[in-house]
Amino acid sequence: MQTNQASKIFEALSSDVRLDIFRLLVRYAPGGLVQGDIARELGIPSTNLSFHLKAIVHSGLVDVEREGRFMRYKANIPLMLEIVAYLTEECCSGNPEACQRFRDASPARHILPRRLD
Amino acid sequence: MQTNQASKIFEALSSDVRLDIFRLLVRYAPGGLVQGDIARELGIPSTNLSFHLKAIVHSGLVDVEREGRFMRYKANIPLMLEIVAYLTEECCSGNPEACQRFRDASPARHILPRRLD
DNA sequence: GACATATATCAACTGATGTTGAATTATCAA
DNA sequence: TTGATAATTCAACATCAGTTGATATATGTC
Repeated sequence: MQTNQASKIFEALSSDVRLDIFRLLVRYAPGGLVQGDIARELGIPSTNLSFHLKAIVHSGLVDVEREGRFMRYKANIPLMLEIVAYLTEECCSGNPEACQRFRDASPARHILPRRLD
Repeated sequence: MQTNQASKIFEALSSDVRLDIFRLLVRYAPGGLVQGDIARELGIPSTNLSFHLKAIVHSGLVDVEREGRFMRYKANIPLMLEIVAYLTEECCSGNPEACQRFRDASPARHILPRRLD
């Protein structure tokens, strides 16, 4: 992963609308959702939804495919995992005890990386 | 974590410059770095660095404290962990096998969440 | 082919972001 | 208190992002 790709991915997650969309698709992975489902679920007008979906797809975080007259969107889970790894890379370099303490103290403990590194 | 706070955090990571800064500070956690160190390490002019540091601090992802005439910046690792949890929450809801497969297939396997939830 | 539905594109506007150089403030050291 | 260094603020500019309504395209159904 390169800084430039990573920052584009974070940019895709930097609007409320797109973050809601992405998290919805994460929940519905691996099957994905059709655009109309997303619109209904989140109450976003179709014009605006098209705009934001295009942005997320462009970042690579979401994939699309046509399905008749519907467009099906699926979260790119492998890329999501990669970017988590990229962000946490070499955390507390040379001080694994400090790093372990951070994880132990987190309320999200149970879903955190085994190591951050 | 609320969508709005989360999207602001991702916005803080959505520029190359800020992402480089943050990852540098993650590496140097928990001690942090002084602004001049960051400037030297990344080659960013001081005016611009001030601008971006202010933005990251405002997001909560980084903390500052004065240290004589220096400003020391430290990555907020607990918040970083929280946002990773937020992003991956309820991944593949109702299909834990699919989720496990994603993790097993990832080249970043060793640093990924135990479960994505 | 004609119609209905799903989605995309376009134009327009508003407001925010990133960068730079010059000037300013704050702190330490002599 | 003077000078040196660290960091911030300011003004100016260029660029880009988000939203909306109107219009266009694509696909399935009759």
